[in-house]
Amino acid sequence: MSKYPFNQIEPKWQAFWEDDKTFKVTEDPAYPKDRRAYVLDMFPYPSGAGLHVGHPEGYTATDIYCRYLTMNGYNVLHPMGFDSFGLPAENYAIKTGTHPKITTEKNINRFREQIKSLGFCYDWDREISTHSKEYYRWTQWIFLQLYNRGLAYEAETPINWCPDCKTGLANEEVKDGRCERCGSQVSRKNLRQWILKITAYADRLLEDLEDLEWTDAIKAMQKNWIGRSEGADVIFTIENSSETIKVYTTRPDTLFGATYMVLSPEHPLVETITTDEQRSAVEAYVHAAAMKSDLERTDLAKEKTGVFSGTYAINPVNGAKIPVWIADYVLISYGSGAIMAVPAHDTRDWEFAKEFDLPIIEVLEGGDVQKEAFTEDGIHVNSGFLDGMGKTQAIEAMISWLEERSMGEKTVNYKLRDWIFSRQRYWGEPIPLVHCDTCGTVPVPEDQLPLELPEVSSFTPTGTGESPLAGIDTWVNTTCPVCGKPAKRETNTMPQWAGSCWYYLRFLDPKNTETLASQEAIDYWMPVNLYVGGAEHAVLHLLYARFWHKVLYDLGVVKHKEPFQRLINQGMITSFAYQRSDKSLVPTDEVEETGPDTFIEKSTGEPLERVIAKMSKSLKNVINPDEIIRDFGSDAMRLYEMFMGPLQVSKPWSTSGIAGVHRLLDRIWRLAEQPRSTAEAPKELQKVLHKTIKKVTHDTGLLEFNTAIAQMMICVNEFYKAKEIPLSIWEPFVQLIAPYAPHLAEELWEQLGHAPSIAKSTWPTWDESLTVDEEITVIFQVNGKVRAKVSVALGTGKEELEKMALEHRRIIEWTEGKTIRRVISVPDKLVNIVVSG
RNA sequence: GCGAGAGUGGUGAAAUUGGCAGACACGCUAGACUUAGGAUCUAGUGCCUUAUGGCGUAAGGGUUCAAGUCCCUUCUCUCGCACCA
Repeated sequence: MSKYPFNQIEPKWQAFWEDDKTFKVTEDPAYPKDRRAYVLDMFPYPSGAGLHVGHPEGYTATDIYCRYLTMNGYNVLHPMGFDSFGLPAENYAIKTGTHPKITTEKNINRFREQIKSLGFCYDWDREISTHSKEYYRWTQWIFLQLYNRGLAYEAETPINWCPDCKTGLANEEVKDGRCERCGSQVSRKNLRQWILKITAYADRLLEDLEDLEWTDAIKAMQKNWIGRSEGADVIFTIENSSETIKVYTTRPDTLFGATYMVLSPEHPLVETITTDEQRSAVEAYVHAAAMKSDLERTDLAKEKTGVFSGTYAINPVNGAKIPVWIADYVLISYGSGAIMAVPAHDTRDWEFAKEFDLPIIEVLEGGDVQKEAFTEDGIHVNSGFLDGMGKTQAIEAMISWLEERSMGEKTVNYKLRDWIFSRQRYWGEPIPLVHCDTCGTVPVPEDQLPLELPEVSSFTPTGTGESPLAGIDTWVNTTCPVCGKPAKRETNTMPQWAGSCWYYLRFLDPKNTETLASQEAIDYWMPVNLYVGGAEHAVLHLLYARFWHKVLYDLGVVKHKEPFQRLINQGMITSFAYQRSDKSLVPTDEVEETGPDTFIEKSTGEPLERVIAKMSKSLKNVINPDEIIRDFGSDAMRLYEMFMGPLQVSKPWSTSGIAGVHRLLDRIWRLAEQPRSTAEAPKELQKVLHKTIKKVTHDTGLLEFNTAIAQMMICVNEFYKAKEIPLSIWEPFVQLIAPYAPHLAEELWEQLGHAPSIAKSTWPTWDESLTVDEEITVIFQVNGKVRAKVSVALGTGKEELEKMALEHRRIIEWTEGKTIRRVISVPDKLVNIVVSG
């Protein structure tokens, strides 16, 4: 057993920090703006499963960074809270009859305890939970501001419906046609909805990404999700009708090649323009399309289907008569739900034209349009006034031509849809609106907020599209705040994303009863300097929160356009799994290691390959942080998660790896048992210390914790070679490890006779002259191959090095009888001699 | 299909501006020591080779005195989007 008594040290210092309120932070005006830092973790949903090894990864990273900043003289805001409304607690309530508030608060207590057991420097006085009424009062208040600005509207619209969760979902919550949460196939259902007009902010959400310090990957995901495209609306007239069809196209230059049109089956004109001969076929097709789920519609992507409406439209540019088809490859939700089809230059239209034998007319040269669609740039042909032009020029020319004749105009379209904001469930913020027969929809007056979630006897969703709240007559029936007549409350609740849209603001001033956060607190801390969390929120939470923030900006509540200046996504912690030759996976407890990196399945003896997989219950490869902390201590846990590799990449957990960092802590502990002298330290020890201070300072600032830890290991290895470590070396070293292994560092700091806390001590500085070696190794190469290594004084001149190389015995051997063509001499690095013959 | 990222020992990984590939750690091997522990300490450990030496950063090509790093082609994997006109 190791000597290092982490199980005594760690609880001791956690209790100290708690009683001492060591990490309480205030808006101290003595710190100038550039000495304040707001470092935020994505707060967790307090699930029944407790903390996962993935949570401490990001939390440890920010904790180290915050402690480092504090020691460097920053005032650091580092809060933690809980995203505590949501479906899992409610589903559990349905199963067991336990109120979600009870299970949620129990889970929060467990989470808080687990988080505290890792020794993080959160200011717990600022803890918030989104389900508390003091918090959701302001979530509701923000909703009312959105409503008052016309950014929340009610509509009867087909939405994504999850039959298992019995609620509507936002587009962002649907993955591959399935519910992101439970995996059930999502169907479409017509429901009365509250919708937020996020599309009104599409351009700003796109433009303001520019100045953010986020990874290009996340920016790209948001850009793709917003999906801005420039093109033109074109108006087509219909033969023998006064109706017109408006289409959106990004390629107005190909208008001469439009040989047919397509309406989405849901398009309002379908009924009007269908001819009597085609009516039964069209109705059957429209009905069949409505029956298909989104998944089926996309799954059948290879086979294009459609039906002719019987009607013809007139191509505005050349008067050509072209058939109008109905097909479900055109989506009602994008553009105008109708397209002009240019099979020669669009892959989808080409496939459809081949399927139904429609004409393909080439209007850009460069491909063979009978064989496949040509979608690249080329010279226009068969295109009247566009002939001879390239794509860009032709697009402009066509738009002008259309605009002059009022047949179309330049337009911008987005893939982003408005945000379906209501959920037909219980455990969420009630939407603070009242429906009055006389006054219509009326907001609950702000001074009556929070509109509290009532007690219910059954949490079971009705499944009819009404929330369980609809069944509570005493709550639903109210009076209209305007006219005082009987009225009914809105019974939908808000989605889980609502609470997390603005929690970073509440942390600034969590107890304020007058406003969501005081102006002073907002001005003191905002924006968030560093935000760390999982990449799974790349579009959902991060897009929604940015949207709300911009609304608050327009209201004058915040003064920065963006909430999160810098964003880092930590990589996932994966686990090893074992794979049979047929690629099926074997649970870890049925695997035996028979040699280095060779594994067999116990029951069959079949050889297995070790692969990397997500942790999952079924593979029995889930790591429980509580057990790791029990066996190795939280300092070891923190250190290991940071030592595994770069923060941003995903990496597999290996329990033997944690033994390595535990050994480091044990070695440090044993060094501490040495007597400490005040004698001047030998030069070699000074040098290793100063190199370590430099490297750890640099790497910690860049969140490159793995290499900082490696340097501390090198330093400890050097310490073991020395007879003794004088105080002047030991003390700064203890400070260097403080952000990484805070419990051990506090204990050692106390041993050194200092009053706690080391977290408030000043970060050590290094002497640059002690970080460079006077003697360095220079390599001599012949034709780029290393042939000799010599030790020379730092800064030895180019010519001198060259001379040394040419006179070196080994170099002479390699160059003898050959012609020296060239000599490259780089001081402090190398000499390369190029020879031939 | 489109977009983004990645591919380095048995394993996790290092490698400012192109300049000794594999730091540090796990694992393994040998030795020492012992309070037989989840010890500890020391040394070794990319591959081939008897040393000299040769080969090595997914594959192939290029630029360069010099390439893990820059350029081109290809392959594989991960993530995101996916009939968005």
